[in-house]
Amino acid sequence: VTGRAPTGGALHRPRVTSAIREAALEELAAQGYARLSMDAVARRAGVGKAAIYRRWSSKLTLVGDLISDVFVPPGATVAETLVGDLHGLMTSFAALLSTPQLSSVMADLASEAQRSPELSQRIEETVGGPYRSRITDLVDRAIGRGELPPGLDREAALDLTLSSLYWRVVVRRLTLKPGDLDLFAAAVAAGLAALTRADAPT
Amino acid sequence: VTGRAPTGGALHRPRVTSAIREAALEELAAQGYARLSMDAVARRAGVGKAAIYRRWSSKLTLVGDLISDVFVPPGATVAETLVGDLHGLMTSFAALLSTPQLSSVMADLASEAQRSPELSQRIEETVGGPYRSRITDLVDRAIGRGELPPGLDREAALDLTLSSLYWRVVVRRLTLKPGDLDLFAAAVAAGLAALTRADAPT
Amino acid sequence: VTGRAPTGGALHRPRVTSAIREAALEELAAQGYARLSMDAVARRAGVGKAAIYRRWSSKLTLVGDLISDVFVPPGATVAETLVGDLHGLMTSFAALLSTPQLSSVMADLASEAQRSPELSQRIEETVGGPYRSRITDLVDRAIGRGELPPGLDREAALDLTLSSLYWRVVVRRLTLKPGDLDLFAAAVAAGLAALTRADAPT
Amino acid sequence: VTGRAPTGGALHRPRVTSAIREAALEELAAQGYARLSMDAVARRAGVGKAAIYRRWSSKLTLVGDLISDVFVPPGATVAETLVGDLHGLMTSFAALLSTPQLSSVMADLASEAQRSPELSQRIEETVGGPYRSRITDLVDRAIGRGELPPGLDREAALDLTLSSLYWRVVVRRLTLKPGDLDLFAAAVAAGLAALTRADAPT
DNA sequence: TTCTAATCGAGACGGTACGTCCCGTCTTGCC
DNA sequence: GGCAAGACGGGACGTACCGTCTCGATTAGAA
Repeated sequence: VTGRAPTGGALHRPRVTSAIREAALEELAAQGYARLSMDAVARRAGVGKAAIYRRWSSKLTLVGDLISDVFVPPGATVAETLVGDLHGLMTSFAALLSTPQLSSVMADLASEAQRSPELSQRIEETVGGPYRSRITDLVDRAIGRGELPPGLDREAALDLTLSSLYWRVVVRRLTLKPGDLDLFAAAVAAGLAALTRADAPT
Repeated sequence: VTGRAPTGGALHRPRVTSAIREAALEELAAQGYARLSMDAVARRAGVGKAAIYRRWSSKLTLVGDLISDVFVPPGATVAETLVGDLHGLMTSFAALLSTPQLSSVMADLASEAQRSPELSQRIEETVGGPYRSRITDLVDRAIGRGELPPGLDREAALDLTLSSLYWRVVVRRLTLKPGDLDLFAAAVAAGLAALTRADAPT
Repeated sequence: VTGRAPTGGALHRPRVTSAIREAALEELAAQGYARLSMDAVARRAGVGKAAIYRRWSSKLTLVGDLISDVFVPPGATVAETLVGDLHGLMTSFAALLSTPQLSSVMADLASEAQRSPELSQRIEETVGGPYRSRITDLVDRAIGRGELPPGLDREAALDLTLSSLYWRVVVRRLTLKPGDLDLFAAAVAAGLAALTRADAPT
Repeated sequence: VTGRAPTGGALHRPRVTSAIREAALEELAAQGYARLSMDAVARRAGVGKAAIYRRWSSKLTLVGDLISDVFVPPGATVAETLVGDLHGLMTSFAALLSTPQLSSVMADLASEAQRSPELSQRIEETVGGPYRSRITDLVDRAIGRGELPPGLDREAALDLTLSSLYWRVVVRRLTLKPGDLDLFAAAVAAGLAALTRADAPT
């Protein structure tokens, strides 16, 4: 009306945000991605649907955000041996796969990510990237130590390292028992050592 | 009007059944499981929706059935070496992952199977079982030949053998290049050889 | 699938249609147009919302239809005098204004019709037209009998004839008492007789 | 800190009040009552929604207020003849009906007033009352002059006098042409003269 | 001048209704 | 009985307003 300076409006209220996040995580764990309903989240959080859509443009981005929230990136590789580094990284990944809210959702996410570049990129940035760079570090250090051949196929190494754990937990839906990580770490170390293309220079 | 005896009704007409199967596969490949709509399948098949539900109790069981339909079980392991057997089995699995209608649906199925014991069992019977028994065969033969230690952890072997391919294709959504199978077969063979628990008898 | 002849699909089920109509009339009378909610109609009728929208494209067309439904067109003018004809027509209009379900909705409709050509036309066809042609008949017959001057302004006659009743019932929200129709009929007859433009031929 | 008495804060700022009024009138004319959105008014006025609700308790009371604002009450009846007085009053009413911001809102208000005693009373006080007392004056003066019978039904006179104009403009949504007021004034004068109950004393 | 309290713009909030879409079932009339 | 067509009840979707509430940042009137 007058020449008053604009003072800025309201921000999203943190208590509401966290109420939604909490409710969504509970619904997600209970129903899975496909059966998760925004109405149910709103109801459980005691919140209007609009409050959710003001923060996340869709079910997908909401769930995408929950992951970053719960996810703890793997620590740096610091052991003195390849097997030690592998064991550390796999421990971190196994913890991720076993997070109660996430274990039942990993497969849902892999499924949805196929059709949502947005979600796909989100997961890549949050989860995929950090793990990939740890694997690369770990391989480089092992090559430096002479534990792995310099000609190792780095792309294949990315597929070999964590896939057995994923298969056990997500695809076969079994649990990891004590000692399994030792076993897998040893096997992956041996596998990596063999991961050189026949035609590659030694 | 006459005293004619009731003669019983018709059976499901085969042409209708196969029209539905065809249409469903096309929709599945194009839309994925989540976005596949039964109305669309019926429309594409030129069929009433009731005709579908007369044959399958839900979207899930329909799709579950399509897999058995398309799926070709892996042949017996016949090579003279562990690497040879592995290469054969992985070739078969890679073909499965690359079936145009299935590649984009694998993750959807893994996701849905979590919450549907019916679907889960179906996949287990059709896909999981055959592959598992091939892996067991292959390991046994290799142990017999002395290529693998007798104390090898068979459960872990099931996780190690095909998971790298799955990770590459389904999780990372990349393609397999020529030579990759050789690489993975060699690595998995080396990994299997290391798959013995420290406390197990040699 | 085959060359089977198309047999045509399902039609709207009459019981559902009438359940909706009934529920809508009740809601309309209770809440008025603006506060009438499609969800409430569906709930009261024991019907899915889609069943409503399959029949009517909007709240507006639904309500528009209810009017035609309830409305009974005025009978032909058959009395031997102008006052007699007027009394007959006004009786019919008074009955319309007093229909329990409609009395409280007339104003709503006048309001909505302003912004909806569709509804406007609907009301015109169903209600306005019939009344207008009765007024024209009535005026013509009175002119024939010598009760009204030939130069009478027909357009103004349309405004004069029923407006007092509308004003009493809809605008002032009062009721008609016995004898009121006699009074208004006499006054309108006298008014019509005076409805000649100064510059018109006698 | 000190025992100082509270001193009170600011009052509603006049510039804000008038900015809202202006914006609301524009929105009202453009959208009508039903489609008028408080958010839009606030936006157009460059004002927070709270500033509106601090002054008016609802959309309805805001709009009710706008009418008093725009409305100019009819002048006293001063002509020497019934037709002259009628013509004066009808001219004023015709002007009201043709006020650009109001013409399209009259029907909306009649509709809303049904369900809002608050709005109903507001309109009665501002518009209905003044017009009703002018009509009563006018009738009394005409009876005094001998132009109308003393036994005239005053209640019916209120319905007869202005209803034709309302019908033409609001119900039929047509415009008044020059000469129409002369025509209606003459007809209403004749009608009023006939507005005596048969059983009433002369 | 200083204090103080209501007002201000902005917009988030809980809630209700909108009109659309799909699921799995039901209904109709032909074959 | 099976069949094509498609209506059905139910329930979730994402959007638009309502009238209220929350946030700092102005205003002024009273001391």
